[in-house]
Amino acid sequence: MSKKSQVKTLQNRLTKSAGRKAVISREDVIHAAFSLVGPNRSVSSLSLREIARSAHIAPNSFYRHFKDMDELTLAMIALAGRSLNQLLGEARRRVSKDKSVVVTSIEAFMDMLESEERLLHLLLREGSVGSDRYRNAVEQFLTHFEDELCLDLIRLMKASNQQIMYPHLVSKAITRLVFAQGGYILDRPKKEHPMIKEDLIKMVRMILIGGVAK
Amino acid sequence: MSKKSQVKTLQNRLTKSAGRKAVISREDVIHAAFSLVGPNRSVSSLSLREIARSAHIAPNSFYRHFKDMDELTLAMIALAGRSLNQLLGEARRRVSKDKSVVVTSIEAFMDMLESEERLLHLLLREGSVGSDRYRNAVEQFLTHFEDELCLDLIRLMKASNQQIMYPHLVSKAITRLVFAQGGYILDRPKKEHPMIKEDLIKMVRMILIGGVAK
DNA sequence: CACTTGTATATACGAATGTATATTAAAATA
DNA sequence: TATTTTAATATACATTCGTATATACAAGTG
Repeated sequence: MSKKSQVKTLQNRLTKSAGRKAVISREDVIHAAFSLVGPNRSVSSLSLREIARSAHIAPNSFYRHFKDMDELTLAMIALAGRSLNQLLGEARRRVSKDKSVVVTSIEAFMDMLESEERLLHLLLREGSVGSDRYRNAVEQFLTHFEDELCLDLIRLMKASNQQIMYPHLVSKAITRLVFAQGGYILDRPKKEHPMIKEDLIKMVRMILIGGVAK
Repeated sequence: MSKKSQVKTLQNRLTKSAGRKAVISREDVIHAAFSLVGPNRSVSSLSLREIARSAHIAPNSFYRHFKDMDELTLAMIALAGRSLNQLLGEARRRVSKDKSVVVTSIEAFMDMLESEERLLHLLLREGSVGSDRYRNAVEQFLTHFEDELCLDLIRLMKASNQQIMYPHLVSKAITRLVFAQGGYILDRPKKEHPMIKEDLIKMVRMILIGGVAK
């Protein structure tokens, strides 16, 4: 089969003759899986058949795209991670004079918590259960964010002629705290979010102050 | 049935005529369930039959002690919470002049991470997946520890004539960070633990310094 | 001792799951 | 258009699960 034929055409999307599905994409399955996770459903509790039902495909069609559930789960993490990465990257570029990188990032993060709840669920709440590969993947994303923040901090401190003792510990503390609170927020009603956000910013400021002190 | 007959006698424990089990206690089932959880098995993935097998009882005997899996899970959390509570209480009483409450508590916590891995697994890593009641119970324990720490902090600050701006935020930040790292440590080899512990103490000190500054 | 009561087991059933195999339709190619 | 190749479905099977019902043993009571 040629490369071209792999592309899903408009015709493919719309054709559905005799109860037979046109081409199914990997992404369709991934999104079907995401649509099932929520506060009370963890990805590790999803069954292959359940996902197939949600994607409107036959159970066996699943195997055309993923070796098993674990492979799907990793793809989901990758997607969520990429989204968060992109979001934080944009936030970083958007930093103004009156708002620090940290505050801007936290605000962006909180926005995403509200708009892309399901995506973040995986990273924030399910990073500690599941297969080794799964947990490893989540952990890898966490340390990635830590590293980025660490670089930011060093740059900022240099610019303002301040000293920071353990930049990697400061960024680790901030990252872990923000992510932990992020997982917590997913359970709270939205009207509490502004308050939680304020508190979170205060807590992060403490860490920063404590980190650069003396 | 009288109260007395409920007590498990020595005879009960040892008698096992005709393949028939003597009296089974709630605790036996709880421990059987704990023996199944680990880095790769979350409590929410355990089946009733699996636990029954592990406890060497018939599947239906489970119902004599628990309405369903959810009720067992709550009992497990309660047990883990009580253990951790007791441990931290002892640590607090053991505070000396040269070691602060915080350091003593963290050290006690780390010790428990090594000796009672399975107990802590529930509280540290599975607090964000599962039923509403389940997550609520875990969250309740977390805030309990926060509150205790908050009181400690206020007392300490008064004693040393220092000011602390947001004691409840300081204790929240510390608690959440320590618990997050606790969940992380469960995946790391023991030889890394001392290093991680040192880092954790440094991070907590930052929060404290940032919290009392000015 | 007989008798009642409580507790564990045995058996069974329907539902759901992962996956193997065979089939069939659509798309690509010639 | 005829043929091949690819991707979806249909059917089927062995497991496992939660739990309903019925049964058997042990302990408590008289």
